[in-house]
Amino acid sequence: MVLHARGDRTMDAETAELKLLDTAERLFDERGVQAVGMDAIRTASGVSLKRLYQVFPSKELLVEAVLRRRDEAVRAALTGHGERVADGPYERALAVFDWLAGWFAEPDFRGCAFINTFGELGGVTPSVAAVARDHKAALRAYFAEQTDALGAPPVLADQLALLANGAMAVAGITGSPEPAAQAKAAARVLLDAR
Amino acid sequence: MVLHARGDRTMDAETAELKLLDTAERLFDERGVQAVGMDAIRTASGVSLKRLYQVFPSKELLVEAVLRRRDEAVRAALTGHGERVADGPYERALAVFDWLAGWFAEPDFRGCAFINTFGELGGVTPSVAAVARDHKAALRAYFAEQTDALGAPPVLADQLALLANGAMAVAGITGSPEPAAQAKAAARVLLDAR
DNA sequence: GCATCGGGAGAACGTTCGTTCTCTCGACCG
DNA sequence: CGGTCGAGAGAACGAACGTTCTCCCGATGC
Repeated sequence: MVLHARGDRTMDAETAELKLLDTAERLFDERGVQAVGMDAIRTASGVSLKRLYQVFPSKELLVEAVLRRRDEAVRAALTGHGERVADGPYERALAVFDWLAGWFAEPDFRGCAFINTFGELGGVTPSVAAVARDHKAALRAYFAEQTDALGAPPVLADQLALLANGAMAVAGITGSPEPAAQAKAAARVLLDAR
Repeated sequence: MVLHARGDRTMDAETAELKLLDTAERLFDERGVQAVGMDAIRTASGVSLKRLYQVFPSKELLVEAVLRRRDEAVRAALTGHGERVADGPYERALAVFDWLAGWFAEPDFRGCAFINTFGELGGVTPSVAAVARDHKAALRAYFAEQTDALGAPPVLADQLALLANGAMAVAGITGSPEPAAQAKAAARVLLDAR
C-alpha cells in the first residue's frame, strides 16, 4: 500500500520496478547487456540510482528479472495466441509460426533475447544460462503438448522447436521476417509426414 | 622475409598472428568477447601487447579477423566433409548434420560463434553483424547447391538452414548434442517430401 | 514548527578496460 | 666495437563501468 501520496516528484516502488524493467529490456535488446550502463538505464527510465539499487541490488539481478519477465510474457503470448487463433493441436502448433512472423516484423526486432543474452553472458553468468535453458525448454514443452495430443512421437516437438529457434536466429541476424513463413511450411511437412 | 633469425626470444609476425587468432578464438568462445580483455589475450598467447597492436590495431579488428578466419574454416570443413563422406546432393545435404553432431560433441562446445557474437555485438558493431550475415548466407548457399542439384525449390535450402541454425542455437543453450540428430531426421523428411 | 525520515540528483570511488608510452636489452651494420 | 633499430615487459593513461555516498529538499508526525 502506498502510504505517502505526494506529488509527481517521487514514484512508488512498483511503478519504478515496471519502468526499470521496460527500459532495461528495450536497451538490452537494442545494444546488448554489457553495452548498457546502469547510468543509461537511470537516465532513460527516470528512476534514480538509489531506487534502482533498492529494487535490483545488482545489474545481474536486473538482467535476470528482465529475462524472467520476458519468459513469462512469451509463454503467455504463445498460449494466448494459440487459443485465440487456432483450435486443435495441429493448428496450434502451426500458429506458433504465425506469432513468430508478427514478432519478426516489428520494426526494432533484433532477435530472441534469450539466444542473444546467452551468447553474450551464457559462458560467464550461470543464472543467465539457466533462464535461457528454462525458456527454451518451455517452448519445446508447448510444442510437446500439441504433438502429444496428435499422438505424434516426442521427437517431433524437438524438431518443431528447432525450426522455431532457427527462424529466430536467422531472422535476427538477417533482419528478414521470411524465416517465419519458411519454418511454418517446413513444420507443416513434418506434421503431415506421419 | 625474416631478416633476423634470432633465438626463441622473439617471434615473427606470422607466428604471432596465428597464436593471437587461436588464443582469441578460444577465449571469446569460452567467455564471450567483452569479458576477455586484451591483457588476457596477451597473457594466454605469449604475444606482447606491442606486437598485438601491430598486427591488430584494435580489438574490433581482432574480433573481425577471428570471425572471418572461422568463417573460412567452416566453409572449408563443410564442403570437405561433404566431399569426404557423401556423394550426391541428397547425402551431402544430410552430411551437414553429421558434421554438426561431431561439433556439438566437442567438450568445450558453447554454440555457434556467429550466433553468439551477433547476440553480443550485432546491435552495436556493424562489422560483426555483417560477418555473421555473410556466414549464414554461405551456409544457406551450401544447402542451395545441393537442393538445386536435386531440382528442389529454393525454399528447401532456407528450411534446411533453419534446421541447422536451430540445432546450433539449441545445442549451445542446452549443452546437448541431440539436436543434430533430430535436425537430420527432420531434414530427411523435408528432402523426401517432394 | 521542528525534528525526522526517505527520496532525487548526481558526485565520488575503486576497478577494469582499450590503448599508448617508457625502459631496457639483444641483434644487426659500419 | 659503438650506434641504431626493434622487440618484450609492463607501467601508465584516460575513459567507462558498477556501486556507494553526500547533499539537499519536501513531506510527515508530534
